[in-house]
Amino acid sequence: MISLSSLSRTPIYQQIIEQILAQIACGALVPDQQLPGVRNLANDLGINPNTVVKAYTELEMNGYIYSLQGKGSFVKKRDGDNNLVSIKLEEVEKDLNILYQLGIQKSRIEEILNRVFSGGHHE
Amino acid sequence: MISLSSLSRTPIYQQIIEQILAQIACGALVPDQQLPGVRNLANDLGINPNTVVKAYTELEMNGYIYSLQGKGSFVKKRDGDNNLVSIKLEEVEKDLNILYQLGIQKSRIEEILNRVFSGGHHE
DNA sequence: TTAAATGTACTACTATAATAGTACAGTAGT
DNA sequence: ACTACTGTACTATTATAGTAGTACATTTAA
Repeated sequence: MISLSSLSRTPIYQQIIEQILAQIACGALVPDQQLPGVRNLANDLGINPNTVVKAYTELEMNGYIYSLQGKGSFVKKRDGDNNLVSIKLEEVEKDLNILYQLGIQKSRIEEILNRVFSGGHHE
Repeated sequence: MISLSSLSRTPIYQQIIEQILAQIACGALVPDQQLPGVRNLANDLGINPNTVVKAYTELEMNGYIYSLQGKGSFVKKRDGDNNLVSIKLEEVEKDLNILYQLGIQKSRIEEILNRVFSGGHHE
């Protein structure tokens, strides 16, 4: 369900976050569906439970899941923008500003934008 | 010429890089112009020379400046894409993919793009 | 009440990033 | 040759991020 790449230098907890986000986005995980327990997932991945906790905590702070002590962690219903969207938008804007300062052509960005947003499996 | 914000949690050497890049981009620094020496700049900013070295080294690796031992560091003529541009383009593409996965509307990005690239003081 | 699941909290270890200290080496002018 | 400037190289210190260890608290079902 979730697989780690030890070759990658992106942190374990980040890899978990990204994969869960992807599964929520593509519908593999639906609202109120229970996520694997922190110990189960940690055992499956051969890591420390607290690393999973870190991933879950961040997902919760960003409004993607909710956790109930003693019960488990579950997928949350989306309600408009959440923190992650805001953060990523800010990141993109910051990078675009730098690229603009570096004198890159606007069309270069538009090409990327069109390519990414024609992936097809949305709307 | 360069000012640091100790409030900001972006590293000192990064702040130096960004400000020099900005000055190159806006024409305040022109090709073959000499940059302040590592010790001078370090003294002005009240930091360690090696922190300036780190900034200069990274700028050199990315093709923005060149350094000659005993002579100084100088602004380099641009020749198409360099590492920084490539890196930032990759970062943007990665973030855009995430935003796409999060279900954001393409128009939201286009708004940002238009705003950033209408800053005016370029072309 | 007991047991087994769950999430939580706190501490500790480790690796890496950021900065600083000090010594070295090349260049230019005197 | 000497001096004063330049960048360079290497080591040391410090802060922070990432991960792990261990104990705690809640829920649910037997």
